[in-house]
Amino acid sequence: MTRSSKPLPAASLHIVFALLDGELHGYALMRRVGELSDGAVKMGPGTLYGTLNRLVDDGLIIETTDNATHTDSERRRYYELTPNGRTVARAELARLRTLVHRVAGHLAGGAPA
Amino acid sequence: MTRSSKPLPAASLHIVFALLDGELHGYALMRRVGELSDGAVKMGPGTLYGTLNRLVDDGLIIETTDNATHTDSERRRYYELTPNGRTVARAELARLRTLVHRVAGHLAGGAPA
DNA sequence: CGCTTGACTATCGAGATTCGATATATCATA
DNA sequence: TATGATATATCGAATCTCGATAGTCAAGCG
Repeated sequence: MTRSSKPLPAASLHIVFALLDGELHGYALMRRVGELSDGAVKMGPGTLYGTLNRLVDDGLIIETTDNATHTDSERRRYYELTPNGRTVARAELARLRTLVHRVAGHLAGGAPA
Repeated sequence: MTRSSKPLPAASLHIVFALLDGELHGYALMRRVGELSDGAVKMGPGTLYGTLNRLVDDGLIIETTDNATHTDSERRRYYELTPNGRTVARAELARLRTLVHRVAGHLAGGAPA
């Protein structure tokens, strides 16, 4: 269904953001998501793996079968953004940026005295 | 129960942000939330009124009985942030700001070619 | 007047999303 | 060999969101 053009749910959002840097496997993703928010967001496995599958279904990420880069422990499953996923991630970033700026502006110019 | 210290759900987040400017009634809130995000976020009444009640229960907003300011049509119910609500709103803003900056940084310095 | 339209609050149920607990297996290391 | 970190996965309950629906009130209009 490719999901229309509404804001991504929180977990999806954090995952695509974390993947902007390059491919990662699930467990690393959990850590990264925490890091990106100074520990404010803690994603457990229940949220992670379900969301990961949804993102794959929606065509925003794919599992890389890129066994050249990471030959080591084959337990790991790596994911990376699709071109469309990257586009969506950037759009979401822009949306948040706008929101932050606008709200911050209201804070400043609210009630001068 | 005052809800611990996790990120606010999306709807709550947008509402407290919209209220940083001053009190508003429900219907105006719907419009404002749309404006703050350039129409990217559309909050219908189903989401709005439920969330409003939850925010009141959690002590982040209160209904103003401030009938000095708006004597007109008394159908409207105005809400404003509590001191705690304001604190939470600012904290959430800071959280998003950090996230945006950090992710934007990764975008820039990611893969030069 | 009778009708419609927009402002406004409200609720319900379905669906989507998130959480926490639990399970299982591998590997390092003490 | 026990312990703890790594790693993936699933389940059920709780939470959150959405869209439709409903009702009231006020204003505008033919």
